[in-house]
Amino acid sequence: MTSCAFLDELRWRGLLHQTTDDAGLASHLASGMRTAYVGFDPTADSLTIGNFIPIKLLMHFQHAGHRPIAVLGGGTGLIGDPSGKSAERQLLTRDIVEHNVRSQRRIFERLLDFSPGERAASMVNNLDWLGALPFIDVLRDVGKHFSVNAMIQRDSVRDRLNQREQGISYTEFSYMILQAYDFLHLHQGYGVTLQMGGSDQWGNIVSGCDLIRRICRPTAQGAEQAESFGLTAPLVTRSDGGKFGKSEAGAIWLSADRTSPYAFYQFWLNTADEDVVRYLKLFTFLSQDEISALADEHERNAGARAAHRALARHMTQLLHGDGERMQAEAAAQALFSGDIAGLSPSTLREALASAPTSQHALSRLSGEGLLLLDVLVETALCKSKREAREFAQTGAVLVNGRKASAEDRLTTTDLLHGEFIALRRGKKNWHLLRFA
RNA sequence: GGAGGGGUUCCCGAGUGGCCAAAGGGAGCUGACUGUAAAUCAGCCGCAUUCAUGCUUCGAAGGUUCGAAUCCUUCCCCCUCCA
Repeated sequence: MTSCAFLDELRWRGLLHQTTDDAGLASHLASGMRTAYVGFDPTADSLTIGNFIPIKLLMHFQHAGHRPIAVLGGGTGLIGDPSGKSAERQLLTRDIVEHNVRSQRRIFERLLDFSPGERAASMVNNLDWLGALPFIDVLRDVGKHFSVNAMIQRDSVRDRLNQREQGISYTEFSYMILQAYDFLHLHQGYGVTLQMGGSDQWGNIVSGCDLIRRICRPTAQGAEQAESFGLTAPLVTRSDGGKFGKSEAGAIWLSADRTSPYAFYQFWLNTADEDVVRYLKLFTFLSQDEISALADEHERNAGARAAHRALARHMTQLLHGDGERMQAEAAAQALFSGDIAGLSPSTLREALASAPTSQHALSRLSGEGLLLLDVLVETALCKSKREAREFAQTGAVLVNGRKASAEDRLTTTDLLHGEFIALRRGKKNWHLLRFA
């Protein structure tokens, strides 16, 4: 069997779920520069870390010397992919889809290499070709190649047909035809021979390969013309069975306006011990040697969490860059060391940059000052005075890193740098009070 | 259409006139331990509060009673069996 750097890399990282033809794909990739694509659904104006795996497939593909294309589903996004959805989805308006496509572009721009050259990455929007497709032509030229009998066997469709209450609309039922058509179009127009995606895309990917095989019959020029392959990455799992990619605050996004670099860093840092090595392989670009060194260290001294730190550092760096990564690390260090009072004004500000902040008149602290309980309610750290009292009594309330009691008052002597008071309720809820 | 069982606080699930804001478990929250983890242990877990208490809950609406999640009436919904 032909060895193939790209597939070998995916394999040891655990990123390879299945391909349409292992041996064929290996020799296909080994014999020249190839072009592959992954499609992305513009269901939101950002992408989540669940989407990072398919993006990473493109990145590895490019690193291996091939040409990646990110397909933004400006057209398919108007229809909605039923894969993995238990209910019919609300159609998004054209404006929203267009906006989402535009926002998602920025994520790819920082992860793929678009600088001019043979292997330059590119981004295309499938609305450009799907949008103008004549219905009659589609039915005649494409639809004839799809057997409804086969289509209703697809998991995504069958699950919905079995549920009488939900069902599936003709709109969503047609989705797979559009995605198959995408592959065909890219095959013919861009020389794309490989479609990649998450394992939930297997059915859609295979449909595309089938369509290409049927329409691009081998000609005198050779059989290669109709070659097309599919490759999927596994669904990322968590050792405790929970759903990957969620924090208590919700989904983890790839853009800073949705998930702050600090929260992003924290998400990775809080990875379960059992998952951390696997995630290093799946998500980072660290080498096999680097990862096994980290795995050893983790084995020897789990408490140091070297592997967790490396994972968080690497991922934050990758998505948000140097500066944000350093701030996230500094903030983590500061917030969890407990010694808030010893921080410089700028570090304090950075550490609590992602925490809620409120402005107050300095005069409120003079004399008797403020009752801590009232401030806790005012800052929404506690829902009511009763709850505030409860938290204070269990030692869950900290003022500038020191435990406070229910009777405490805040006065000018509590000010840090003559300006700040840092409140903490529980392990991770902060609020920065600013007095002027 | 007939017979029966059931709807309880986020979920599961006890409770059949006062001792019920309602057992137990799960989830969640907080604390201790630790590594910002897991496991474990402890506390909280309807809402408010000056911790005494007040207010709102047991499918819905009425009623009986000093007093109801518990009894009665009507209505809504779910499940099982028979036709």
